[in-house]
Amino acid sequence: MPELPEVETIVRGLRKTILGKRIKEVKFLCPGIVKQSSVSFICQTVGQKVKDIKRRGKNIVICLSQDNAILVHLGMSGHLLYLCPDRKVDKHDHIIFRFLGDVKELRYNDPRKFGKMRFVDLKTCPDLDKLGPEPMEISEKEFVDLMRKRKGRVKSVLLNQKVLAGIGNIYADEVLFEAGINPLKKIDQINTVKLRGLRKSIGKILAKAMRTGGSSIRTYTDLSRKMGRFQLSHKVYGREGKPCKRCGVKIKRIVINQRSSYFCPRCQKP
DNA sequence: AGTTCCCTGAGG
DNA sequence: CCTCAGGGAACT
Repeated sequence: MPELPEVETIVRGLRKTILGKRIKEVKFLCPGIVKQSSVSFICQTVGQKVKDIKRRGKNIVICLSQDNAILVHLGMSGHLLYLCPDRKVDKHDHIIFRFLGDVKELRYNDPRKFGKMRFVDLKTCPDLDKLGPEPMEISEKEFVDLMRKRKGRVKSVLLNQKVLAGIGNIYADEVLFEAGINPLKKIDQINTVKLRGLRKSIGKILAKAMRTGGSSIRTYTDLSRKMGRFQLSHKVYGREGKPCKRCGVKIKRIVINQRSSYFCPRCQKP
């Protein structure tokens, strides 16, 4: 479900709601989202104060002390909701956090259970260390050098979290349209000028998506169930058969890595 | 670098 | 009934 802009929106929401609060209670309604044992997770988190909340790729990092944090990855269908405890518990509410002196609580809801949560030591955290650089922070030279080390289709490269962290299926398609690059194009067939343009497109699309609260296609909402608005600006994603907003030609859908890919056959020639 | 599978719900 | 869905780990 959530890519970089959606996760960033959630992180900003968490800063406004739980930053500085002390964890009073953690309830597990469904084990399995947390990979370690429920008991040890509770021992390590209850009583700790939320010192900071950050994002790394598509991960939410809830920092509890200098070196410890709760890592949350929302998978395809994970949500965090900040609501009153009297709200009826949903079938897919799996974990509930309560904070000292807080009238509301934080719930992790995830129908497909692809999401993961874990208590980690930030000094040696493979989940974060294996990720590539943040796409909004990489310099032009670093970006071109990074792409030059890769082969295969440009879309597969953009989706690979070890190369760049945070881009998923929606934003890969929107970025490639913005850059005028066909998703099937081999990365080593793209010249340097075009690669610089690709980096610029990544920055532009992700920045606008963050400004507008991310994309709500089916289920994504922020902490208070508010929808994003970037889906209104999608040029290609989910628009098979509809006219290209730039040239009018019908948007095509193909499958790459078992995922739908949308592009304009005229604006993004092979 | 490219498949297979994890899991549940929505929509045709 | 079938196919599809903002992800990614573990295989080949």
